[in-house]
Amino acid sequence: MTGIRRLAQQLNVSIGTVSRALNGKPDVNEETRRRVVEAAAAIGYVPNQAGRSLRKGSTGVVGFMMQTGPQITGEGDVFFMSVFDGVQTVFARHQLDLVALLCSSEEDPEAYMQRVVARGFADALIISATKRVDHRIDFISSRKIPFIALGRSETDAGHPWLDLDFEGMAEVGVSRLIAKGHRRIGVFAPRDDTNLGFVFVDAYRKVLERHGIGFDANMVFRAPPNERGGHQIAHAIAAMPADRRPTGFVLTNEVMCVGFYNGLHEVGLVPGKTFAIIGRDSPQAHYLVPKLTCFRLSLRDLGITLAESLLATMPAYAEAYPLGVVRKVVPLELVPGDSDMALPG
Amino acid sequence: MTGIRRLAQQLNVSIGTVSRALNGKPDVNEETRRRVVEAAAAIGYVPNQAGRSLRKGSTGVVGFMMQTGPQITGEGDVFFMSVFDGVQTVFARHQLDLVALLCSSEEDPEAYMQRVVARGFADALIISATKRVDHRIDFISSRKIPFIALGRSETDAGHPWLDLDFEGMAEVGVSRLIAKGHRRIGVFAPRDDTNLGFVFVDAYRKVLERHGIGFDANMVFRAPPNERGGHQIAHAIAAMPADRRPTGFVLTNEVMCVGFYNGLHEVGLVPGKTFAIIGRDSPQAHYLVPKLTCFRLSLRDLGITLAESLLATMPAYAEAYPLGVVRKVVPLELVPGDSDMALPG
DNA sequence: GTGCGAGTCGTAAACGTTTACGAATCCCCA
DNA sequence: TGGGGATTCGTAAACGTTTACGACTCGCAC
Repeated sequence: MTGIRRLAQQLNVSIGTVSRALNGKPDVNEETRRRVVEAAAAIGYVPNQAGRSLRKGSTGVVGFMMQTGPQITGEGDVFFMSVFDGVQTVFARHQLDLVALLCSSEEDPEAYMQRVVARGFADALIISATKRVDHRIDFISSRKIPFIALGRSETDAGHPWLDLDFEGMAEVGVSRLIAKGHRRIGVFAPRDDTNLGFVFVDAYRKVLERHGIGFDANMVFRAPPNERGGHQIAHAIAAMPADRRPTGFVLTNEVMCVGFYNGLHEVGLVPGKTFAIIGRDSPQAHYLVPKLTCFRLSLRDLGITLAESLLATMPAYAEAYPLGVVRKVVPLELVPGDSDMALPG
Repeated sequence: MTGIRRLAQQLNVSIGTVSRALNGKPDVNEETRRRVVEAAAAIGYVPNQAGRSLRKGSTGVVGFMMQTGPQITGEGDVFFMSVFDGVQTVFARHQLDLVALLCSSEEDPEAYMQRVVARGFADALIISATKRVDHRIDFISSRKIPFIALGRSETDAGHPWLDLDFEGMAEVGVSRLIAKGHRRIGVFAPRDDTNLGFVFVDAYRKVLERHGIGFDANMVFRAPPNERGGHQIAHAIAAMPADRRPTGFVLTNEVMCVGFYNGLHEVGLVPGKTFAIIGRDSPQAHYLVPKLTCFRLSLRDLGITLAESLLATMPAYAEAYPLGVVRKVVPLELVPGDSDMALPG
């Protein structure tokens, strides 16, 4: 005997009434509803997802697409976990569930996405780690399934996205170092084709030009966006002649500064003394000495905004979130520390 | 016009034939199958998941349950991502999909699991971060849904589990330090009720006793299992009188040693010189100086074993994986580095 | 007494797929 | 020629739910 049918029989009502009672439909007696809800809780009945979503044509789940594999994302688990948490507090209000869709490193991300949407696995998607040109965006928007990207891309389907304010970080960070007397200012950028590197380096270049400082490609250091990358760069810098090294750095990655600090220590260069460093806040960076001057944002709030912006594009929820198509950068706050000393002289 | 019906009409065959062709059933003409497969690819038809799983009673997805939230897991994203990757290479052979089920920090994990299984969201589950007594295990095994735990628990439902060989790490690590002349050997353990702390500390105690060294509760350092925790412990140790400090440490967490190294440096104590340290291998720990003597295992292989052990308990796949109920620890290999010097004298 | 609206509930169709069953065709051999 | 097996395919039921529709009761006003 199937779930809802058993419950109905036990209560001597029809399955229609049970369904209506459980789904909060208006045309059911409050006393009946109470009995149904109690009985359902008693036997632990929960509507079968397959039956429900077959009938309704929607699944009640939103997928967050991620790549798995040994390569490091650059944003630690803390990043995603905190964002997830924010997303879920919004979704919980609407009985939506968030699941992470894990695309294995052996599968093509686009093919994977194709499977996911064609199958009707999720009602909407969140994609991250956007590439500079990202075919996933073309595909997903051609399929008319609601989605939002965490990270800009040059592939523009008029779709909603959210991104960190890399321009702002370049603007504030570089200006600050310039004001403190620095002229050779280095930045870190990922070597791969994720979009953020381009955005940030572009903004960096503009700020320099505005201050009449020429752009020098040697001041852009490329390495994998993880702690090891920061460590590598430290050693690369140590290998440069001292008078051609940058005197200050701005980096936007959460964990690279940890490796950078470590690497510098190894070669006898000292953060906040030999070099000024402005980085990104993170739990790992918290205990660095000297205290890192860093950009901070609430990841949970980011998740909340992400969720609300996504709901705004889903017909069933749009009226509750009249935000239109959200495409915006979220600002970060500069938290002064002791790592960005002024240049003596 | 529905998916399969449209395809059938277009090809002038029945929907039954289409379904059989796509599912590799034997009773369909090879020529017909070819036509169907081609046409399906052409219009991008993929069977609707809801319809399919309603009929079949299974979903083809396996859920990996995780908690989200700002708290750090102790195992970085690299840990999970690599394990996922291993799991998926096995699942791919059977058209199974892995998704991460994200239990928000605001929801009770047991209630969440209840929802997931009652809804029929996944065919099987992988649970991690097992508590010493874990009600999820009682519940899930009462529901007869296949699952495996990554991490032992005292809650024993005769269920399959996989765990790291904490006894082995205690045995090998502590013996090694003793052989190198150390007598006051410290270990790190999480403060919370995850199971691994108990297992490891128990084994640690036994090894000491076997070598005639008394157990001293002050040698067990408790802190959150993340980098900050390692950092905290470094400062706690600096605050101890030098002659009562441990002279060597064994720690099983992937990232705590990074914070530990950093913290020690801050207070002028030097890893591999003042203290012998044996830790866990991880990308973050790779560039530590002096090179960390550490326990290593292949996370991808761990994922593969995890997946195969789970399949062994699923009726539909059991015959291909005749492993029985897998309950075992996976060994780690000790990779000598320069951080575990012998005690002079 | 009749009619009407509000409140409550049962009936049955529909969602898209898989699969048991049986029918049709063809080939081969007695 | 007829029968039987193999091959291929169509038909229709089933999976568990939601919801449009209509039926019924009750109270009240006319």
